[in-house]
Amino acid sequence: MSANNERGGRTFIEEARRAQIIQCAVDVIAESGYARATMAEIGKRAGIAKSVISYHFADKGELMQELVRTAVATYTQFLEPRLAAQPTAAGKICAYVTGSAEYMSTYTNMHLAVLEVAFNGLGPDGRPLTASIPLETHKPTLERILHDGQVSGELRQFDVRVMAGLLRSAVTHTMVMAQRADPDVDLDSYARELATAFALATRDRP
Amino acid sequence: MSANNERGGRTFIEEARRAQIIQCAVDVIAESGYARATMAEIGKRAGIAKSVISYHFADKGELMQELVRTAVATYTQFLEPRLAAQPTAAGKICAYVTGSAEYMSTYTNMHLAVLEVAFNGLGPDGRPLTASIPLETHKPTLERILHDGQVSGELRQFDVRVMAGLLRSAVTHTMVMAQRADPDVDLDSYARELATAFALATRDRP
Amino acid sequence: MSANNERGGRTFIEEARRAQIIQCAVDVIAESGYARATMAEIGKRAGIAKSVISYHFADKGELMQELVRTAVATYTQFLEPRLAAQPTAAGKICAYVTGSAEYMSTYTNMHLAVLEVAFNGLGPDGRPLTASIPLETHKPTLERILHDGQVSGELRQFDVRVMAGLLRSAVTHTMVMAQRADPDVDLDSYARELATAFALATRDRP
Amino acid sequence: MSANNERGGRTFIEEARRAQIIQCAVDVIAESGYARATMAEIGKRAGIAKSVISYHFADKGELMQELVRTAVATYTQFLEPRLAAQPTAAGKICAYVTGSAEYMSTYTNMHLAVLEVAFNGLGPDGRPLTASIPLETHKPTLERILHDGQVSGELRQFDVRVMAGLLRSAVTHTMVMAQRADPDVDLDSYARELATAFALATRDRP
DNA sequence: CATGAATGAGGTTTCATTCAT
DNA sequence: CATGAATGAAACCTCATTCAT
Repeated sequence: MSANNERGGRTFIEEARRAQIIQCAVDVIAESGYARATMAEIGKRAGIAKSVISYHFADKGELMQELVRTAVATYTQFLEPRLAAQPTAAGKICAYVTGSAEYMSTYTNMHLAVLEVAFNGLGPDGRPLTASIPLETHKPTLERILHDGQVSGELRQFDVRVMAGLLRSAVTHTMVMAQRADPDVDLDSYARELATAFALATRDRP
Repeated sequence: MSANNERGGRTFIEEARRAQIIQCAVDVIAESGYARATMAEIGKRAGIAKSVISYHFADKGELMQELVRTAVATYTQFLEPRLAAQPTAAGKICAYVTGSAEYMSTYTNMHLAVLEVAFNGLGPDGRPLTASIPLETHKPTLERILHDGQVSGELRQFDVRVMAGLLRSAVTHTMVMAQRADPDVDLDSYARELATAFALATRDRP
Repeated sequence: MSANNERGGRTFIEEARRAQIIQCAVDVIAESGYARATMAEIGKRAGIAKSVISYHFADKGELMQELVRTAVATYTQFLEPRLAAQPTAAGKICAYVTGSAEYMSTYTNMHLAVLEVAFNGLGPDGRPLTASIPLETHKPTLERILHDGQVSGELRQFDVRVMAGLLRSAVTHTMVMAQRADPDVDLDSYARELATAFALATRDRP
Repeated sequence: MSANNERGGRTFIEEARRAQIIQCAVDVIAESGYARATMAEIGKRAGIAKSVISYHFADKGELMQELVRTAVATYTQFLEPRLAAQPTAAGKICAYVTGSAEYMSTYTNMHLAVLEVAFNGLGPDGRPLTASIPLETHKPTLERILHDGQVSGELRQFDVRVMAGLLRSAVTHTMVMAQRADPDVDLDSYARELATAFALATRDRP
């Protein structure tokens, strides 16, 4: 098994099991919180013994790592074409916000789970991995978009890293909190409101 | 002891111990994360036996509750005069952002700890209390400020709850993440950038 | 495991472990008293880690409950045929006393343990479960026997509940105390003495 | 303090405190059971700090020992004149049963507490002191009464120790259990029923 | 591949006891 | 004499992990 992990060569059936386990972990975490997501609970949800998880993943850490990796990949695949379809910086910003909202509607549990893991999970060093992977993910992309918009004169001069950070937490955090406070919130219109705010905050000519 | 808790009458020396324990809990949580903040660890930090904590707090839950209560009180006392000093809505928004940044600089660990507790801690029902208390705290205040600004014509028409949520997570989340990613970040200028963005996003005449 | 508990379907090997653990608990309790019967002690006696007990029983409460259940079942199976073999009320009373003595000789520790648990154990509500299950067990049976004997004219008119209570504590308590005071007491002749006393106390014609 | 204990010379006020503490221990044990009778609980009931108990009693063991000693003394003082007033063995047996019932009605908590302590408490050697003191107390007295009755020809020939044991547990155990099962039971008539049974079981001429 | 059984470290909490004030 | 504060041992329980089958 560990050999497989190192070589990266995995059976088809094994890949399926890993995917199933990750999905169950996602659901358990999203529904009951990270603290309740014990190996036993995840195994029960998957209908398998908890030792199966240990068989397929070296560690609970590895499972969480893979969970996050999966989520990030899904998110990226979801977002990328929407960003590419927009020629202007303003369009890309809007697409980022509304696309993220759409992603969160589609993959709600996955998004909630990633947030939980990011905040509660511990890295290999034992220190919390707060927002290491997931929030860093689109940072370069966002900064690039904003920077290009400034160069082209479309966007005003602001600190690119600050604005990128604000954008990121607007979608990964603000919307999630809003949804958690009121599960019936309309993410679509919520995203449009945010998009407008960002358009005003970033455009060049006031 | 529980009698004390119920009556609310506490010795001076007891109040001091409670404060000390809370402070140590804050430091441990901020530095090592919630998961590492065991009673033993907090006790070790305070130089006392872990049972002393049980002596002064009924529960680990009560300790965390008091920690959050303390932090919220401190934050409120810090922010309120700064908001009151500003007559205009724009001024209050700016004060909210910069004041929060200043608070975070002054009480860094306390703020980090509250975030950790909010995300990782479990309520009495066993369910995570994700950001229940701390983030809800200033929600009415913010919404009131924004609403009044719209009524007076100073601010444009936007969804008050969305903008309030964005403001809130900008200070409680965006800045924290930025600081965590790069501890040397200048919160002051970071806050000014944010304040500008919000000024543009909320003012009435574009 | 809890799944097993709920479904009631248990492996053969698991049933064996449970029986072993219960037996060890019985021995520890009988020899050292309830207060000394910690999980660690029971585990040590069984040659297993204490967590194994937690694996097989949800709770210490469940362990004690199962212990009592086992003892009561054993006792009933032991006594029932002896009672059924006697046609007369006097015969049944004698069989009850002597049969119980025989049971106590055969399952000494088990009987001692049940007494300890009955007196020291706490129910789920935290209140002592003094003699709830074990002593109530044969109450209806005894009262029925005595009542039938009165109806048939074989026994005199007395308060059935008082006499049943006396009978019950004569076997569950008097004999135990006697044995505890002097471990070499001859339970057989002790029982015969008791049987005679009850025959005289209950028969119709003086 | 320990000097006082050893010398046996105690202040008046000290004696009063000890009596008060013992009484509170009795009440707590009778009402909540031995397991709930912690030093803190007893102290709370007495309105004093738990360390006061440690000041007046060397040990929790000593407290329990004194509690039992007090109860036994009270019981003896209560019973002795009633026994002495009866010239015949049958009269003494009846007086023992009914007198004990009366005692239990008068000092209910004390009696319940002694039973709890007898069954749950641990002796200095760490072994349970199950009924060592209290049940042994009147054993010689009872046996003497029965023996004398046999010698005088008033009582039939039975094993004195068995009958004494039965009498003892009839009052210390049977009645208590009856009262515990149904707090409204009439101990007086209960005792009369028992007295009749023992009269029939012990008299010489059938 | 999968499982049930077992483990041991570690967490929270309780409690009798001690001690300076 | 009495108190509040502190202690440390010990109890129960949880959980990630390992292993023989």
